[in-house]
Amino acid sequence: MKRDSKLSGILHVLLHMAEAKAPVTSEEMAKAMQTNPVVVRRIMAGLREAGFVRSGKGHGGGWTIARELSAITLRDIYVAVGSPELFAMGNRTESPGCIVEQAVNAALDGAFRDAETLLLDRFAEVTLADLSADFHARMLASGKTIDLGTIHAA
Amino acid sequence: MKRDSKLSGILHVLLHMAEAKAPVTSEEMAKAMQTNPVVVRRIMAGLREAGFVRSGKGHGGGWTIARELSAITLRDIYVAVGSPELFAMGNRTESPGCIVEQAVNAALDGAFRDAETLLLDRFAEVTLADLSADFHARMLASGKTIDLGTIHAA
DNA sequence: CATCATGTAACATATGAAGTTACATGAAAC
DNA sequence: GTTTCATGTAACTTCATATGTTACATGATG
Repeated sequence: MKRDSKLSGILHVLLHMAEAKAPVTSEEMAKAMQTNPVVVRRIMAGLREAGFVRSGKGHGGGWTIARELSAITLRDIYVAVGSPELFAMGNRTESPGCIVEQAVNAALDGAFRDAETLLLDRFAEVTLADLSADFHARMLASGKTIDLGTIHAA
Repeated sequence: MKRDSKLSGILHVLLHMAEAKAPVTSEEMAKAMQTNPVVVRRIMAGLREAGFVRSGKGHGGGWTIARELSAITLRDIYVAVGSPELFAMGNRTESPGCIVEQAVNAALDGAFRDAETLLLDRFAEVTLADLSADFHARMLASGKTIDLGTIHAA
């Protein structure tokens, strides 16, 4: 299965936006993430609807973060991008007539449900401000500075 | 992403094998699971190598379980089928040069690692005997009996 | 009103799980 | 011993879907 990287990608972009003073365009973000502007807009659309970012058209347009970083958790973002499937495995048949398969599904479902709860709880504990702080700590430790345009230069 | 159903499928088949007195052929299993005999053999191969099942060729051949059901955990089976990827999401880039992305990956990786541990621990707690007992309880509750050939009749 | 940027539909590509075909190997029945 | 049945496995096809791309409409700024 191909793994979904929406969450990873959008977090990356959001932290870069947090560093920027001015709005960041889809094109700049796309270059940074080595992907396509449309892909960026597609992912950002969910965040805009949820009110976490704003977009502006025309000259000087682009994307800006609409809330305090400390008021946005990873879980918020996960939900805003559509709560994508977390697990790569599932039941062969969701509503099996076979009683054997029902027993199998029940056992697996229980474990996966608990894991999902754990994961979402963990996501809820981490804010963008936390990630930003971690990033700044890493930057200090490495002695490097960062800039969207240069670090991701094409 | 298409979800992997090897684990679910193989558990189903194993429990049916546990009910059968004689060896079960790949073809019978495939019919029961509405799939192809080769797919079944492919999955079972891992279990055979791990020593959980035996296969026999020719007349009267087929598959049998080689151990006590209580000595086989879901985790054993998960590992035997190749420890398939558990999660449907991953990092956009595994070894990013960008420090921002490193911070993002670190946060996500931590959560996913914990969820994986939880999941595998849960798998390790459940044996095939447990699943079989659950199945028998369900069968009693429903008043139905079960038979590989009839319940899954083509 | 020319330019820039988003919004979005429609289509293309790539990846990987699952399904299929084909044939070799080996065991049991006769 | 040869026919039949079943596994073993490589090679190929199909299918789902995440991601990438093209094309064009909409609206804002200078």
